[in-house]
Amino acid sequence: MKQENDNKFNEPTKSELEILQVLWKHGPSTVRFVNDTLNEMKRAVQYTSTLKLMQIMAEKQMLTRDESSMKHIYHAAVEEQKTKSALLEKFVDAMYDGSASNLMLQLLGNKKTSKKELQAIKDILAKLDKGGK
Amino acid sequence: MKQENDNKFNEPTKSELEILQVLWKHGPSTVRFVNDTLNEMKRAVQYTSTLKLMQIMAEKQMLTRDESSMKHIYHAAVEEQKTKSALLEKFVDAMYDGSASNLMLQLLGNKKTSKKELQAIKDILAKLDKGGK
DNA sequence: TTGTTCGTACGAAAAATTTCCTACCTTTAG
DNA sequence: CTAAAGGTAGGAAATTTTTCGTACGAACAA
Repeated sequence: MKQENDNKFNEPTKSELEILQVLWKHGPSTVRFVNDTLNEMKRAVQYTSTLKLMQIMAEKQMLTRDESSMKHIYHAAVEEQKTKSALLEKFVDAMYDGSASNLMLQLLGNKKTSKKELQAIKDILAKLDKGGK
Repeated sequence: MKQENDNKFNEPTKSELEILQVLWKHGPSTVRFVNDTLNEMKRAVQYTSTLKLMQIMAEKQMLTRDESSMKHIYHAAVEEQKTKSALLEKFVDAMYDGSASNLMLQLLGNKKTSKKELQAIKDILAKLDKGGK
């Protein structure tokens, strides 16, 4: 039996992540849709560039696709939470020595972190204290 | 007065970040020291590779160097907090729609986030409540 | 039928990043 | 003095990532 090499987390590149974001947000989509979305939300990019990248991602098993109709439908094959979690962990390790509280401090120092966000964070922690349900 | 072009944050690449980490942690260093540290802590890399990269970084004004002695001494020219803060912000924007609390949730879901870390985070927030200071 | 539009496939170029070879200079040990 | 060790400079190669041109088939409107 062929055993794919899953033990290493296959890190998406920047562009790949952009595509994953679209698929995670909108669900299975055509290349056309993903490309349009990227052009609206991010930056100018040629249709065939997006196509190519999505094909590559499919090869890497990062996406799967349904070829039953002419317009192929691509699905994210990596889970959003799992992927983000792994990336976050890498980020924390690289930047804050693995310390979540250090990251927290940085976050609180950021101007962009609003009072609302702060409150939300407190709520989360409070909920955890109540036994986390 | 010379005004450097700071309006765009010049994002360090992965390798550049590794080098910055060493300099931030240990202060101004020679290429030899940085290279040794990388080899110990990270991965095998040739001396001249590290040298070259650091030279490039100096060109980009990401590092400065003291050439007065034969062994040049490199200094990080970008501030640790500023840089990390900017990278974190980018990360949160890209991954969590700019929502710090969403990131928080992810962090709490991570197995790697220990009770100790959790407590530290709570302490930080508690301190904030007492009027910051 | 015919031509225009929209789709995929594929190769290759371009760009960005990383690595290392070679040359050559300075310092140091013998 | 000479050889070895250790330093910088710079070009170029290797890799990785991103972009796009071209070919060609299917669908569709006229």
